[in-house]
Amino acid sequence: MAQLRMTAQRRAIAEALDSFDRAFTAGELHEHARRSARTLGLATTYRTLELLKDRGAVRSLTAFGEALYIRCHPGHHHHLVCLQCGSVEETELCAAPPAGELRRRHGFVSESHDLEIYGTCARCR
Amino acid sequence: MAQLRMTAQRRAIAEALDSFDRAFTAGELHEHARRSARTLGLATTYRTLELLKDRGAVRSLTAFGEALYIRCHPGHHHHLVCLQCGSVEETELCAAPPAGELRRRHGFVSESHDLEIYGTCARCR
DNA sequence: ATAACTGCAAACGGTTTGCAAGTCT
DNA sequence: AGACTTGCAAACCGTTTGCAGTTAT
Repeated sequence: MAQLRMTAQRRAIAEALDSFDRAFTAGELHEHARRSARTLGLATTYRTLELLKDRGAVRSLTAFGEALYIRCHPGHHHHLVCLQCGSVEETELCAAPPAGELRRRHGFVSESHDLEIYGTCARCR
Repeated sequence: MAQLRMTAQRRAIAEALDSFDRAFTAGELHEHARRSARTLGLATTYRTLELLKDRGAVRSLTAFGEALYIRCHPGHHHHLVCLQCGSVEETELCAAPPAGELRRRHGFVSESHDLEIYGTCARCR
């Protein structure tokens, strides 16, 4: 795997990342990061998001038209996406059907799963 | 809601739909349906898929690059997607975190959720 | 020194749309 | 007759890529 380097652009993106407490698009991240790196290109933003995804620092939701990105902490977790304000919360609650049950009932060996829960967050209620 | 009409194109698409036992792209469906409706346009295929989605006859997976469509039966269910052969099976097994637990722990009121399970189907093992 | 990174602009590819012609009811 | 549908081609738009120049190590 290639050796990664720290650059002004990546610093700016990492910084911008922290300023979001909700899901964001690549464009929004780009615009925000540009405040500290004026010449930052959109392509670089996409390339960096890809790296962050590989590292598990970010996850993407593709259920809507444009891809939404979410800052992630390590470990298995799912997301509570507020349909009012777009905020995203992580939850360790996970109740995907147990592997044994899937195999018994369907002969299916599960490797991974995606669960996103949509609704209204505490603040918006 | 508009009054729908039965046309040769829609018949062809409905027919093609039945020939898939796996997830398919709009292009694949189009190509297949064209066997009985030679002049069928890709745009019409997309427009019809949209209708089918509204009716719950089809669901779409956007987790991969191109959208994949799945023939669906009514009622709440989730999908077992085989990563080897692309086949999709429905399962009524659903163990999303109970609404009460989500509200207690996160103050979150859930409206809906998406769960897709990826792995290997019985036939591919 | 040199492999990694960047910006730019063009290319890409799936999906959507406008419109004039055709078709179900 | 009149609303609904269709095919075509162009437009769309988010994302990716090629490349020549720049920068971190």
